Amino acid sequence: MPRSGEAARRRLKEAALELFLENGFDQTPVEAIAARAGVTERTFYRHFADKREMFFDGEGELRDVLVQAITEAPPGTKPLPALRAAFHASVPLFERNRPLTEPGARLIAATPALQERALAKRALLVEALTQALQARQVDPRVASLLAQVAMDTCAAATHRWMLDASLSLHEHIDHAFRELRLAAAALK
Amino acid sequence: MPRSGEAARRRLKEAALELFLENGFDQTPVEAIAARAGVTERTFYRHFADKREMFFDGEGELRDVLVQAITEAPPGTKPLPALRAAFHASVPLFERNRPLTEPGARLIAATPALQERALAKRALLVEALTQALQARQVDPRVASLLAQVAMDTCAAATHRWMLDASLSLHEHIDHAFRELRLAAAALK
DNA sequence: TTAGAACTGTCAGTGCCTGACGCTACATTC
DNA sequence: GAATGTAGCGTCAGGCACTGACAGTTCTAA
Repeated sequence: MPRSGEAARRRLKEAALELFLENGFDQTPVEAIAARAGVTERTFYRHFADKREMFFDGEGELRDVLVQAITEAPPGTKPLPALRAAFHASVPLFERNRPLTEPGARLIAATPALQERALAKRALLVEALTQALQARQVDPRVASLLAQVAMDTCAAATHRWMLDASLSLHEHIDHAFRELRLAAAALK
Repeated sequence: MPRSGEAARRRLKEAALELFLENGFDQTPVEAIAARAGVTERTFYRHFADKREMFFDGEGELRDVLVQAITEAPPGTKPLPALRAAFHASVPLFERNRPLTEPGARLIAATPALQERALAKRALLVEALTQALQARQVDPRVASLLAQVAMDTCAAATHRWMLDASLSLHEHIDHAFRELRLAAAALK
C-alpha cells in the first residue's frame, strides 16, 4: 500500500519523538520506530540518512535565512554586525519552532550521540556563513573565525533564552554580542 | 601471550594509524586493526571506548595545561587575556605532537565521523575552560561564551599554522586574537 | 605455594546500516 | 485503454560496531 511517502515520513518523526521521550534515544531501536509508524526498518532509512538525522530537519531553512541575510546586508556593513543582523533575521524561525524544539533540546542535551551531531550541524552552518562572508570580500580566514564566533554567540543567546524566556531572543542576542564586544576590548 | 597491556595499546594505535592512512577510516574494520596488532577485536575495545576514540588521547593533557594556566593567571586578569595566555601556554604541547598530529588532522578532515568526535572533544575542553573561569568569579554565562569564542580563535590559529608554518603558533594565536578584537570593536 | 590482579581469548548476541531484487500503486503517454 | 515509467515500499542477506559473560593465562605479592 504505497501511499503518499510524505505521510510515512511524518509518522516516522512522530513515532520516533514519542519513543525517544519514553525510553530514551539509545534504548529505542530503529525497528521499534518503524513498527509504530507502520513501516519497515528499511523504509526508515529511505527517509532518513541515519537514526540521528531525524532531529535536524529544519537546518536547511535556517541556513538559507542566515545566508540570505548576510548577502542582503547593506554594502559596507562590517562582518560581525552583518552576522548579528542575520541571527536577528532568523529569530522568527526559532520562535515558530520553539514548542517543537524545546523537548528535542532536552533530549539532545541528554544524549551524547545527538550532541555530536548537533555540533556537526552547527559546523555546517558556520561553513555556509563563512562562504556568504567571503562573497562580501571578507578575507577567508577572517570570515571563518568570525562566523564561528558569531555562531557561538548566537548559540549562547538561544541557550539563555531556553532558560529565561522573560527576555526576547532578540534581547538575548544583543546582550551576548555586547558581552563579546566588552570582553574583546580588554584584549591588548 | 598476555604481555604488558600498555604495549598492546601502543601497537593498536600504530596499526590503526597505518591502516587508516592506507585504506581510510571507514574502510578499515576494527578486526583488521586488532589482527595487525596481534590481538583480538575484543581486546581493542578493552583499550579504547570505540573506534573513533583512538585519535583523541592527548586531550586530557591539553585540558590540564589549559585549566592550570587559567587558574594560575595573575589576579585581575580579564577573561579573554587569560584564555589567550592559556593557549600560549599550551603551544609546546602542540609543537611536540605536531608530527603525530598532522597526518591525523588530514584524516579527521576527510572523515565526517571523526570530525564529529573532534567537535565533541572541543566541547569538553570548552566546558573545562568555562569552569576554570567560573572559579575566577567570572559570571557563568559570560564564562561559557568567552571560553567558546577563545577556543574557536585558537582553533583558527592552529588551522592556519598547519597551512602556513612560516609563522610560529604563538604568532598565529596573537594574530587571530587581534582580528577578534578589531572585529568586535565594530559592533554597536 | 597460593591468592589475587591484570590482561586476554572465545562465544553469543544486539543493533545500525546497506545493497539487491521484486512488487504495487500512481501518473504519463500514445 | 494499454504501455510505460516512476516512486515508494517489503523482503532478504550481510557487514560492521559494540557489549556481556565466562574462562584461561601471566605476573605479582603475601
